[in-house]
Amino acid sequence: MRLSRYFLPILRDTPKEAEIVSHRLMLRAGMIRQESAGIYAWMPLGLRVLDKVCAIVREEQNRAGAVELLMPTLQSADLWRESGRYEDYGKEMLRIKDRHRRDLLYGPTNEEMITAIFRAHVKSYKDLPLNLYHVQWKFRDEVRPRFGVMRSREFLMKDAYSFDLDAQGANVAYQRMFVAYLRTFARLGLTAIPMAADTGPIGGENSHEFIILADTGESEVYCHRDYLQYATPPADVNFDDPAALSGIVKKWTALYAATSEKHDAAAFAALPAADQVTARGIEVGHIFTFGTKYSEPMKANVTGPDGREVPVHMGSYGIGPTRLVAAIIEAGHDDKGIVWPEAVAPFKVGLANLKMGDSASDAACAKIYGALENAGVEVLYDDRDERPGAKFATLDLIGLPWQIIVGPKGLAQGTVEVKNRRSGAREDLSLEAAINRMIP
RNA sequence: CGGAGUGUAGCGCAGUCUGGUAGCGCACCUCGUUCGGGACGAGGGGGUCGUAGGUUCGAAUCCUAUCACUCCGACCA
Repeated sequence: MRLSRYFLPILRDTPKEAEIVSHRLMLRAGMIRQESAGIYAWMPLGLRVLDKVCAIVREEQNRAGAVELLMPTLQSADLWRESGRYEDYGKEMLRIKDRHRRDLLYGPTNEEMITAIFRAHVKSYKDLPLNLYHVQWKFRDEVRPRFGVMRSREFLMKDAYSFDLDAQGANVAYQRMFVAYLRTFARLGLTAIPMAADTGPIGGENSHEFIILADTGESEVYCHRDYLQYATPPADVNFDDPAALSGIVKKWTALYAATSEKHDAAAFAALPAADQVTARGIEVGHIFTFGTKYSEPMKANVTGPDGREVPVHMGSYGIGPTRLVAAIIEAGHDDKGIVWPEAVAPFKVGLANLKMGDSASDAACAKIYGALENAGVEVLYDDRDERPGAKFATLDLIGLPWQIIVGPKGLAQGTVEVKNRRSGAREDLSLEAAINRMIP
């Protein structure tokens, strides 16, 4: 992509409302624009990151056996009256009427709808287990949205719902998602630690929040140091092997880990001092099982092997991709701007032509740009007629993992500079070597 | 929802107390000189001062209402 033809509305000053670093950087880097309280437009650069986050989330959901569908944002109030939540949900639910004065709502979550879909089509235990998910915009009319997309009213959520014949099956489904979440967050370049959570009004046996550690996180968290070194479950983990899943989950839940709400100071103090980690954390995922809470009132029954009809056992599993984008920035930035993990960077390479109009610089950039594009490497070519300092500042701000800096001085020696955004390491390479370095 | 604040050009702000032709910096456009870490000079464009009423010869400024947004607290992917 040529920057001169792109839409990258960078801000030099920080809008005054941005209080946390991810919000500031997302606004400055032209990733988002606030349209209303807690409601954001995603600009091209932000959308590229959001799409990449979603792609990784989907890959890991699919790997774990979940099946994607897409439910609408608008739901009928009648559906929610079946579960009793239309009255219970309160003011966080955005309620609207259509032209026929029928009650609708903008979905804050989808348990009711997925249960209705399930009961209409699944009648036998032979079709279980089943896990259906979608990635869809949600709306929760928060009293006080804040921190940009970290806590917005309209947000993107991946929500998966599992269906099993009994509690034991539901527990395996839970463990599948547990492992899938560990892999998902690791691939996003995050250190995520599962922490036991309240099941709250939803009830149920299992519940974990996935907390990523970031200095600017909202809440204090406490955990055993070993969690920071735990290896991510491998890509070839067998999601059909309950014993394997259970082993991973046991390992990841054996040691102390708690958010401030559930913190047990005495238990934490009992750990060797060297193993105690106190940090800031951001909740990026939440999983739980809730048994037959919805299947019973909504009559989502299946016939078991014994011929008897029983309500299915369910679980639900949420990740907020829009929040994740902000969380990734909270976990990866410096005083110059964002530092993207390569997996979600909007472009892999930023190519800066320090002297547009200089024939050697133009030709070198054209060659590098063309070669990388042909190789399928995502490159943003800064071909604006700007001074070098502005280009450096822009590239550092938007945080692409690699910068290739092309100017007359280097070209006189036959080299361009390749800089790693994260480490700051620079290397002078020939054009060919620089190109090859960027091609996997 | 309780408390506190803010709405003036794309962004950051001054002007409001004490009414008198709407300003500054950045950004933007033109020309020139520049060009390896956010250049300099000259010229230029852009604002019904959140909205609606009212007071006044005259309102960004005073009064009333209203809307929006932000921050602090209690709740949440």
